[in-house]
Amino acid sequence: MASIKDVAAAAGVSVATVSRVLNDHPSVSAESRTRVMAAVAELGYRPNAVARSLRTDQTRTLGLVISDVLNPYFTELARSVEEEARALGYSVIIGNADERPELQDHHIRTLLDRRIDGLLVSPTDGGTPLMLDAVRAGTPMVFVDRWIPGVDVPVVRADGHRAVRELVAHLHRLGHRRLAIIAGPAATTTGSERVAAFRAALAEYGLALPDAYTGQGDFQADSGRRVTEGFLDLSEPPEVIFAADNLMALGALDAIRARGLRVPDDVALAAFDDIPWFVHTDPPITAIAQPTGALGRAAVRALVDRIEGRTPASVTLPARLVVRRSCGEPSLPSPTRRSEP
Amino acid sequence: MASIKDVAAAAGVSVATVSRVLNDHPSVSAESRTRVMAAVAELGYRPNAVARSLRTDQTRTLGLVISDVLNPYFTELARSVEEEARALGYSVIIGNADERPELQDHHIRTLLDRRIDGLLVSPTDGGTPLMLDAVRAGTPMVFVDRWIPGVDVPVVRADGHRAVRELVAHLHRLGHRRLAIIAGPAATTTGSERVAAFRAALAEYGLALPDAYTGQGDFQADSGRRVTEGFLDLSEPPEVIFAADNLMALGALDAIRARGLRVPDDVALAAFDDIPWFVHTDPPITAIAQPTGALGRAAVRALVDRIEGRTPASVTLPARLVVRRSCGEPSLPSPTRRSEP
DNA sequence: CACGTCGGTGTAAACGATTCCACAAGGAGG
DNA sequence: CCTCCTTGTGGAATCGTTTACACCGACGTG
Repeated sequence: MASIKDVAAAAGVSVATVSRVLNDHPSVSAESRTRVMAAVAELGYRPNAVARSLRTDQTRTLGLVISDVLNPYFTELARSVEEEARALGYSVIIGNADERPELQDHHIRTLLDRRIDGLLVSPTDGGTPLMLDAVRAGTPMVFVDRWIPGVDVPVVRADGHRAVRELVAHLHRLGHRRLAIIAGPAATTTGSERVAAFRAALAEYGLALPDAYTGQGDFQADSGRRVTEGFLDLSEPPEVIFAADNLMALGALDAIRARGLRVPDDVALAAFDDIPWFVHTDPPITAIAQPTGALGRAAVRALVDRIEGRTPASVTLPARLVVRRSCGEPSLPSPTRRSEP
Repeated sequence: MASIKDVAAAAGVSVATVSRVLNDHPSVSAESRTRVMAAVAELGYRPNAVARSLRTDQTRTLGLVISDVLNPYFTELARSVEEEARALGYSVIIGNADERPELQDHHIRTLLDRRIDGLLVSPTDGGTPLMLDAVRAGTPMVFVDRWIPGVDVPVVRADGHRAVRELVAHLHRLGHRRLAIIAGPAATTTGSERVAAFRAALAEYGLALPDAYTGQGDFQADSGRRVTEGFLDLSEPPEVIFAADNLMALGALDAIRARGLRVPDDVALAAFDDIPWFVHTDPPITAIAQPTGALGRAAVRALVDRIEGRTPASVTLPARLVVRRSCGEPSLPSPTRRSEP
């Protein structure tokens, strides 16, 4: 593969001049510039990013460590992250942690070894020593979706409190009183926050959230299935099951279907995270939608700010309720309530 | 960040010795080894992969350029690719082409600039000059899922012929005679092959595939919607719509639903690519399932073979039919036909 | 006419690793 | 006792860039 030396030789100039042309440095004559460009084109020369990174100490690459690529929410997040990064002249390397802290560490380690310029993380757990070390060492980092309390890193996330309250109002209006939740891992903020928001909203209606109605899931479909089976085995099963993410909702749907029960007639179902498929499930599923694209873009901008020396602030965007038929009411054109006719 | 020099100084040895310890070269005394290890631990030293790559001319990184990350099929493929690569000691950088040739080129270019060791591509089109150049220049490459005829690169893919024949048999048995297909872009092999297989299977039953019943899609949901509307506007609309991928099936479902028609009573629907959500759509969708995980793993093995000097062969794995309710028959325990009672 | 100034250029030193080569010390064998 | 290996080690070159520094001619100005 042709190197800068070959180009210099072909153009009859020094490597310094070639480099200057390539980085369009002002002081280089039009004459040299055209000669170099011609040589570049002729040799099909492309600068070696590895060598450049070594010299400049920057890779123009961002690392993104997410909890689960198979989760459509994270896929969409990854996509918007890549788009915004590309617009800003950065590449993105994605690491899939699969909700396993040791895999998350593996990716953080290799990303750090590659000297990525900054790291976007949606932590799987409460923060491994490795991650904490990276923060302490000054690696530009931004948390997205989930975060770790007490760690001084900007967070870009959606706030579901309001939407959860609307959801509970919607459910209450439909006459549901026994509401259960399939929670995410307590070690993740999204895991615990969603339960807290749900519990708080229930309290406003004088409803309790008994232990029997809070199942422990892990954001994967299987756990949704398992927890739902537990709920259905109860002597007094819940009227509504709220899954804290879309995959657990899928599992819940599986379990409900396997018992020959119907949604929403026998059990109502709602989910956190909205995805295109929820329109087409039987029945369409009421969900809380996060502004995923905006989240990804904001996270990248915050990280790039940090990398380029500015000091980004945390960003919180509101999630919103999307009412469909899985809780009992016929779908409305918008989640806004209309006055009774 | 600590470099090998710092470690050498701390351990009181030369950088050469440190390097030897790190790459566990045989001739280094136990004494030096322990001293170096201690220094490494104390400084929290991690080798700079950029510098190492520059020197050794290998990055232990694979590039994966896929057509659309939001397509669950490719997401799953990407996941299995990363897993197998990791097992073999490689990292993966994913580029999302979004079915756009220029974006595909962008990713190939940056991947090449980074001097990745090999490239896994699912080409969006018939092959841009850039990609062809890369092949000619000897970049280790393997095509996965889609490929480019006439280019000498190993291909890892699924063969759907048999499954498509089974699908047509299934449809014929249910009494359907007017079958339509939403094709993928003709420039992609999967786009044209699936139509060809469908047409051939129809011919076996003495059925034709008129032009009006072959709609041109682009593997994205919107095109499925558009083509389906066209089909439904026909004076004699098809009884079955077969979508060449899962996203177009989603679009088709949208369009059918928007007209107030029901599946399978008014129109039957089938799709290429099976995904977890197809179990839960209304109705569950009959699909042709690819061995996605096996495909990803085989592709990585082929590419690594090529990188490490061996000469891999192409791999073709069979796809299989998964019968559900979207074509009219109640779901069977298995796609195997049982003899009439 | 001498003297800065300035645009354009080349030489060479980094960046952080790997690895070839030389060399010293010590033991084996003549 | 001298030579020859073997083992462990360090010096230095190298990978492909960027960039500080020096230099050189031309030009405008006093």
